[in-house]
Amino acid sequence: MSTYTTGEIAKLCGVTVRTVQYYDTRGILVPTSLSEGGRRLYSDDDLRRMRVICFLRELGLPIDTIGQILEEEDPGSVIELLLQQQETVLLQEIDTQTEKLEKLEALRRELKSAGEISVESIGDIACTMTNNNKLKKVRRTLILTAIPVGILEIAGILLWALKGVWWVFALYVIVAIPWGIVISRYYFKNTAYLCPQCHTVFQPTFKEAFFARHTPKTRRVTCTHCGHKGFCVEVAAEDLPAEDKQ
Amino acid sequence: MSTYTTGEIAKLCGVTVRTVQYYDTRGILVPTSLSEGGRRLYSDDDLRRMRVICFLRELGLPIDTIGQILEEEDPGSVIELLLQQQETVLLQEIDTQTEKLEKLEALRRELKSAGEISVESIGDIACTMTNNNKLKKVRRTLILTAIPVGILEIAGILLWALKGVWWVFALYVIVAIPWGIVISRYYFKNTAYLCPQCHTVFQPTFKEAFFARHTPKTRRVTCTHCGHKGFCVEVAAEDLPAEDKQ
DNA sequence: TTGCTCCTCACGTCACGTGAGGTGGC
DNA sequence: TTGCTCCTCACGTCACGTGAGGTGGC
Repeated sequence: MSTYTTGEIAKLCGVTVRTVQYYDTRGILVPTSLSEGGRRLYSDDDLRRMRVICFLRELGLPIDTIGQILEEEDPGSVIELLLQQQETVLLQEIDTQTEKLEKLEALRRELKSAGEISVESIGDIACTMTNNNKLKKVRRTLILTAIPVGILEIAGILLWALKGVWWVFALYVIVAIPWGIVISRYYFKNTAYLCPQCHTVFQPTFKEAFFARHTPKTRRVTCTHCGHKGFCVEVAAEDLPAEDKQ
Repeated sequence: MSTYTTGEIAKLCGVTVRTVQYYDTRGILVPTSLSEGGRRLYSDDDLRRMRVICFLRELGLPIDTIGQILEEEDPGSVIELLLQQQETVLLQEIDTQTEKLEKLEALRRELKSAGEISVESIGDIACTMTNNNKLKKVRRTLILTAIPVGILEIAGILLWALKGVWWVFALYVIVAIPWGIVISRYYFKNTAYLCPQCHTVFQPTFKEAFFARHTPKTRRVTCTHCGHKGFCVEVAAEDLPAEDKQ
C-alpha cells in the first residue's frame, strides 16, 4: 500500500498536475488523505480509480457522466445506457465533421476552377452550394416529367415510320405543348440567377429566361438589380419573403 | 438598398440575435450604421458578408480565421492556405473521434461478454485494452521466431521419415531447445497478469508461469499481491518504474 | 399606450492551461 | 540551504447561450 503525490499520479496516468487537481475540485477523484501541509496524498485505490477515469475520458465521456458511472452502486443498465448515449454522440459528431469536410473540399474545388479567388467568389460559391439541393430537386422534377413525354415521342415516331400509325405521334404533340408550357413556368419560378457583377440573386422575366442562351449551369440574362447582362449561375429561388412566416 | 435590424439579419442567416451581436463585438461584422437610439443597422453588403461568415462557420473555421480571410486584400494563396489547414484539422478531428468510437465499442463488447458490469470490470478492461498493442507486439515476436523453427521441425521429420536423412531433425532439436528457453524468458519478462481479485497487475515466477495451465488469453497463476490463485488475464508488462525517466 | 425588439452588462458552458505568488518537503 | 514540487487564487480559452434590467420604435 503506497501513497502517491499529485505529480506521481499525473505521471503514471499521462496527464498534467492541473488535471489531477481539477478532478479533485470536480469531485470525481478526491485524495484519500492530505499531508499536514495540505498536499494531496493518493492511495493505490485512487490510482486505479484515476486510471478508469482517464480511460473513460479517452472515450470522450464528460466528467459528470464519469462521476455518475463511478458513484453507481448498481452496476448494469445505467453504465450500458450512458455508453450507448456516448456512442450516439460520437456518431453524430463524426457525421457533422464529415459534412464540414465535404463542404470544405467542395469549396476548394470550386475556388480552383473559378480562377479568381476573392471574398466575393466565396460568397457566390456559398450561395450556389447552399441551395444546391433545392436546385437539384427542381431539375429532377423537370427530368422525371420529361421521361414519359420523351417515350411517347419516340413511340410516336417509330409507329408512324414503321407501321404507319400516326395517332400516337399526334397524341404526343397534344400532350407535349401544354407540358412544355407548364414545366417551363414551374422551372423559371423556382430558379433564380446570381449576378457576377453585383452578387445579387434575381429572377429575370419569363420571356427573357425562356429564349436566353444557356449552358447546363448558367444562362445569359440581365440583372434586375444592376442591369449587367451576361452569363449568370443558376441557383434555386429563395422562398418568397413576404408570405413566409406570416 | 435596404437596411436590416439585428433580428432580421439573424433570421435571414438562420442564427440567433446573440450571434449577430457577438460577431460585432468580435469585429468581423460591424454594422454599417447605428440608429439614433444605438441600434445596429445592417446594409445589403453586411448581409452578404454575414452570409459568407455563416458559410465559413459551417466549415468549422474559427472566427479569427474568418476575420483574416475577410480582411485579406490580396486574394489567392492565403485563403487556400487557411482552407488547407482547416482540412487538416477536420481530418484529425475525425480521426480522434473515430478512435474514441472504436474504443467505446470495444469496451461495450467486453462488458457484454464479461457478464458482470462494475467499475472494477471497467478498470480491468481498460487495463487490457490500453496495453493491447504492446502485448500483440510481444506475441508477434513469439510467432515470428517460431515459424523458422517450425519449418525446420517439419523438414526434419519429413526428411527423416521419407529419405532417412536424420541430421536435419537433430539440428532442429539442437536449435529448438535454446530457442525455447530464450523465447520463454523473453515472453514472461514482457507479460504480466491481472488479478481478478484485487485488480493488481503482477508478474508470477518464471517457473510457475511456465508450467501453469493456460488459455490463449489467461493463465492460472498466483497473485503476488493478494495470494489469489486462479485464471488471470494476460497483459503486457509495464516499463520498469525505477530506471524509467532517470 | 402596449407589445415587441433590441440594448448592454455579467455570468455560465467545458475541460482544462497559464501565470502569479506563496510554501511544503527532501 | 537549495531546488523541486505542490498549493490556491484568478483569469484565459471558444463561440456563443442565458437571464436581468432597461429602452427604442412601431
